[in-house]
Amino acid sequence: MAKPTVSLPQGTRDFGPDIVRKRQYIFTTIRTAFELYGFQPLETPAMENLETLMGKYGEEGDKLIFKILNNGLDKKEQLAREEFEKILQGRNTKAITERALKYDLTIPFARYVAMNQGQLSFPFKRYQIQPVWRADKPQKGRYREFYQCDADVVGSTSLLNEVELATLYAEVFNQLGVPVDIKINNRKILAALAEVCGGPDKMTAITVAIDKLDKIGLAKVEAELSEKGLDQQQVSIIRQYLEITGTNREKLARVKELLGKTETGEAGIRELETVLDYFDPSMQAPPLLIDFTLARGLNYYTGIIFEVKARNVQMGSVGGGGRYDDLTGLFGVPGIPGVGISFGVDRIYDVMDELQLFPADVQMGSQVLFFNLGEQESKTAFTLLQQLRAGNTRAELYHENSKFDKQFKYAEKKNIPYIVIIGTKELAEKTCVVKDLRNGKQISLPLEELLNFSFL
RNA sequence: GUGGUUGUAGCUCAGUUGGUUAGAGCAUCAGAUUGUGGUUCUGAGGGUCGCCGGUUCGAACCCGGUCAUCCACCCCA
Repeated sequence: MAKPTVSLPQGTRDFGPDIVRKRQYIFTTIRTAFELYGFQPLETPAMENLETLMGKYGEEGDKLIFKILNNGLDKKEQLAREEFEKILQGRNTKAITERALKYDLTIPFARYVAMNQGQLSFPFKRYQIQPVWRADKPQKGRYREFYQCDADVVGSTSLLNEVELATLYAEVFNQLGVPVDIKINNRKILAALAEVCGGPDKMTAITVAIDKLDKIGLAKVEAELSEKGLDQQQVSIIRQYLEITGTNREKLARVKELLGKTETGEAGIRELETVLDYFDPSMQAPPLLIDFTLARGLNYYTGIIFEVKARNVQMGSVGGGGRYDDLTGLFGVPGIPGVGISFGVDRIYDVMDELQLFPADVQMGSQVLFFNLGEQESKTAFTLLQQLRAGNTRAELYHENSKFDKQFKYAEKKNIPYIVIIGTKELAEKTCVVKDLRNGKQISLPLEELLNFSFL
């Protein structure tokens, strides 16, 4: 057999039957929860106009957008050569590329809302489960094609939405049995911190630095801040901010002392209090934890922000989201605020696989296999097969009259729990043998009773 | 984008200082076994040693390049 030298683009994967089953289990759990909370489905194209995406994810984000080469460049060779100079200088030009693969689901959703605002009734709650693409260098938990599952509410400033989304996170991870911490913070508190420590223009530098706290430690964070031009007193305030520990209540009390005097700080704290107040404490796991170092990169967030981290496993966040005041403003429709969360299915899969959290029955395809033991025998089996299928039992008939050995092994490999044997003897007696492969027990049944048998 | 790791059968991996015909386990297929699988035994198939080039009488092994992989940084789901 000659070995074909085919391959897959970097960072993309095929999913075989068993993997698809496990992924579908995650998708179904999330989709069901979305529906349960009153969100409506939406799908948008794989590609968007490049200008819809550019500039929305920060400078780094722009570099990670997959751009699509225009068709027909060979017909305008001269123009293409000239315009390509711009690409070499790091600029984009419509003459070379005017479309790109979508980078996340939030911006295309904002584009959709801006285009359809007249038709939508607000608040509009939508969920979206689709792949997105990023030209990142692949590594653990990072792929170039991966699925996001987003739920967003637009057209409402009510904090009840944040509460619902936090609860949605808790519900889904609870159902999947994945141990996580749901971290929560508020961009307003970070803004207040920046106000007190060098002004709003320092906010990005500050958030970038404190975001690294658990990775590089307090000393290096302080060094980085000094380097960015903060004086001793400002660095000291940030140290006090980062050293806040304790329960959510204790943290809020401490941060109130530190930043409660500023208007934005006060508002941010009050919002956090409200959300924590509503969040059902009887839902024990997973907890909603204040994390003042949480910053989140996407620069359109303005209020409460979320991030979900899996416990006991080294993996980036498995979910993230937050409030944005004016996303559609980028598309010429101001005044529509929103808040949303996202689930990273591929990472959730990796975590569940590593911690072996998939239920065993996720793998079950067919429930029953009819053995094929001859022409007359298989005709009888086929009739019964169709009747079982009509009753919603997943069933199949072995494709040819082979030795028992082969038919058994087929069932075993496909993880089919039951087999039905109809041979010459059974045919004559109008019975069949039902065997449970999991425990090796078998019983003989009259044919007509097979339809009432529960193949579980 | 920067740095590192690994690449040998379908899978997991051996392979001596460079030396005849590149091995093992698992998996697959066939037989022992024509109505009872999982255990066991016997046998078989399966390789351009990632790819291209170089050094050498001779390369899986040394060198260069390239591609892919995994990992870290940056950033993120």
